[in-house]
Amino acid sequence: MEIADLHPWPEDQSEALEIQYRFRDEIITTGSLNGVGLIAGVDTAFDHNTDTLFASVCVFNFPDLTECERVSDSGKAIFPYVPGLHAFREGPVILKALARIRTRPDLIIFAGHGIAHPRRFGLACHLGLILDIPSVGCARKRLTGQHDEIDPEQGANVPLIVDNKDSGRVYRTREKVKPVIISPGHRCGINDAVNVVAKCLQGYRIPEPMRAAHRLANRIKRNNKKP
DNA sequence: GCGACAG
DNA sequence: ATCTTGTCGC
Repeated sequence: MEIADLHPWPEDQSEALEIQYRFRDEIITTGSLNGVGLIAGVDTAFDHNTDTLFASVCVFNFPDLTECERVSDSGKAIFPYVPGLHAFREGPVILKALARIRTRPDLIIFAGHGIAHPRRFGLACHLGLILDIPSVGCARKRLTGQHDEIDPEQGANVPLIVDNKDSGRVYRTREKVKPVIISPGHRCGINDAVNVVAKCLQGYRIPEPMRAAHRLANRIKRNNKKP
């Protein structure tokens, strides 16, 4: 898949912030997800012994959820872990992996946040904008924002408010299991984001494409360890 | 100063 | 994210 260079990747944190402020207004949180036939799940694994990041992409047919392609790539972790600047640590290696897939997905689910972010420009927004592909952020933990308590049953969800704005949903994917946080990345609204994730559930907490990518990334990491 | 803090 | 086995609860 062809990937354009929206901007060079900084090694400096203040430059990273500038980039987020510079592109945040280009995020479109509307769009129709009708006709989505290919969904990619993306996740990474990290080996702190070699300081290496492993990124995996698993492409699934939708809505039947059969896997049709999987790719991975790796790279040294350069940028430090800074909450709110995640795209700058994982973005480069994720794009390397995405460049390897044959077919352009109609939507991508990223392990991280979209607009549920201090500057409304989380990893899902950032990479969705670079790729110009509808994207959704599905995080396992809250980064910012407030929300009410959520009922224990599967499917229960409440709005996540960031700076007085409805920015996503805290969504219970499994009964009595810690909810995930879903927010739009790019070219997608809150309802569509939630609906897509809900339709990708297969009995586990994490939507299938992302779960497959998570397991693949960890497998690649394991296979790359020195005996 | 203190607590919070995606992966 | 990762370090890590068994264990308690559904």
